[in-house]
Amino acid sequence: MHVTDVAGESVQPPSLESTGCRNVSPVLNRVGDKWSMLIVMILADGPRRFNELKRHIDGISQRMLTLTLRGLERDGLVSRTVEPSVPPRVTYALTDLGESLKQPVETLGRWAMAHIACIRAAQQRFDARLDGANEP
Amino acid sequence: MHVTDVAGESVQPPSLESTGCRNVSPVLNRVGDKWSMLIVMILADGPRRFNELKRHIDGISQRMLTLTLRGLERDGLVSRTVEPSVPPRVTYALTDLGESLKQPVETLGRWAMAHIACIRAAQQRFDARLDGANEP
DNA sequence: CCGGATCCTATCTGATACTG
DNA sequence: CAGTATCAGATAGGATCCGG
Repeated sequence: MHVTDVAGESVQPPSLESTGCRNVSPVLNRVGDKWSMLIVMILADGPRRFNELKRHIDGISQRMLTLTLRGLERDGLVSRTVEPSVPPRVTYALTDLGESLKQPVETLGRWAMAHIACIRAAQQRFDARLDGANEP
Repeated sequence: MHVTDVAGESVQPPSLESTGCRNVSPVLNRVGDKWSMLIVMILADGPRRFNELKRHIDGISQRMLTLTLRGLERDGLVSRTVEPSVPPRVTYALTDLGESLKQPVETLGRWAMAHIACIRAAQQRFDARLDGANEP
């Protein structure tokens, strides 16, 4: 994919430090919310319909699924296709941009799953230290 | 670094699909919040003191910096070192676990910076379509 | 310098009910 | 089936004052 931006400025990643941090924030606010990443992960496996997604995520409310999908659509990460039939059939899929996000998301997802145990352990150590301090 | 979990279970990433999604969520809620990832990115460059971080992030309130650092510390991603001097000198650094997060975070960070323009463009197209529909 | 405590607001989320 | 609308509770976030 040939990524140039709208105004014609070349899009070259500067050092992650200094310059970039303020650009990363807004993206994180989308991708980093409660559901977006999960949806991207599921859609990475192929297009899904609304209720397929709902069933697959389990815990998400209809409202939040709609809202999150709208957000992802707005950001150009997900496409929404309506087949004008009865009953209506709406299919969601990753766009090219969304596909390009698969790799980073997978990287983070694998890290998360590989280290979730370490994290929980650290949390328990931390909480135990606090309890010990409060009730000696 | 040799990452095995506490209980001695081997930590092998299952397929990102099915099994993993519910494990990823909690991790995302930490790493995916408004500031954690930014802090990890900065700390990736080396240890920093409290106000160094505050100055570097610019936009974060004292409160949120404290809270976020506590959270990261609780998760075992960041270490907090107090030098008992006057004035006090508190240094934050990535732990080994935190270091292991550097790579995934950088991957996502680079993606974010490389595609921020595409995203903003998509948002404007989306919003424009809505305006056109509401005010013909 | 570091950060705890408090107050107050904006936003997010879920439950529920209703529509094409 | 795939939404929209509305309401109420939870949570995040900022501003400010205070203390070690």
